[in-house]
Amino acid sequence: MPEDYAAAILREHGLKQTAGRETLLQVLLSAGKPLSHKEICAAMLPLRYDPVSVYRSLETFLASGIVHRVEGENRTWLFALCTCDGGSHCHPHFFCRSCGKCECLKGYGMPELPGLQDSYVVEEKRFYVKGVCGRCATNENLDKAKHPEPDGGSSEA
Amino acid sequence: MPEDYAAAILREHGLKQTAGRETLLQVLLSAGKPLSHKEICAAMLPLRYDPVSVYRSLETFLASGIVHRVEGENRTWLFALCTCDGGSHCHPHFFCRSCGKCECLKGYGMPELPGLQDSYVVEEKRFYVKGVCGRCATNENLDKAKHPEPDGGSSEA
DNA sequence: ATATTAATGCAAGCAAGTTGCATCCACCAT
DNA sequence: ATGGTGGATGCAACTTGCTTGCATTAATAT
Repeated sequence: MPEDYAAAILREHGLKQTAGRETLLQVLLSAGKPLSHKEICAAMLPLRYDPVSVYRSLETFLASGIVHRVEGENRTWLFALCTCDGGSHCHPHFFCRSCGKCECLKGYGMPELPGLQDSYVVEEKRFYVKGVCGRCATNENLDKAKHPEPDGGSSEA
Repeated sequence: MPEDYAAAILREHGLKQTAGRETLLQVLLSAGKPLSHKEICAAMLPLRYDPVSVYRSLETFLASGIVHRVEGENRTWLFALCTCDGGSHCHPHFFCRSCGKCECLKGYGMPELPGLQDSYVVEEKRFYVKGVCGRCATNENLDKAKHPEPDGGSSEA
């Protein structure tokens, strides 16, 4: 992860280079997947950077098209620096209810809605999947093998 | 819309029949699409029914599988009484940025993710589209014809 | 009719996100 | 280098969607 790549992004978009913004971008870069505001703040912790400034910088990045925003789990936003096309994520996302993380399902495109485009103006598509990611599924199976339980019993509707 | 259909639903699920709950169900029934808490409260207005009770009744209905819940626009929940299968909506939704309404795109199924199911546990899929609905698109075009503007600022995805 | 248990209303609490404002500092022109 | 300027930051307060606690009310079972 090049140190000054973040700075380059800022320069490229005509934004002021500050320690906070560069660190914020580096956090998003090294995450490689959508992060919540809370996750971002935690990852920036050694640096003193006001949570409100995080919100505002993300807002600025969003307006400049540097980051994308997807809906997270509990009515939160997730932000990602990924090299998709214009206004939105171009691939589905996976939300793991076990580790709470969000993953990009690159390799899958956005589904088409044949026939709808005629009457409706489609500006953005979002497709996401909830469940248990590969890693957590493996761990859960291991746990079950060790301490078998009747039912896990957590679901949303 | 049968008057006592709401009452029947409640009886069927072993829930107490109260004026608030029956009205709430009728609101959802006649809407025929996901509504926000605010929309529901507004639609119930002649009746005095505490907004908190609306939340709680919706929660109860959710637990009983009477209603479904989908994410709305600004980190809000939308509730719908629709006759899908088990835990979640089985069709995409359309959010109009002009009138702010949500529509069910019945007739379109949920996209498959071939290959993912092997390593991941998929429990729920959500697919929704944002843009301008047919009615609003027509109105916007009419407006433009009357008061032509340089650019509407809507893009394709 | 009475008892039981769930539903309701009201007040307060919580978390994510937004706004206002004074201060600071990155960048530009000199 | 120096000074000016507008955007970035920190802090406090506010808004909003939603949740919790608790006393009261009312729907169903007996």
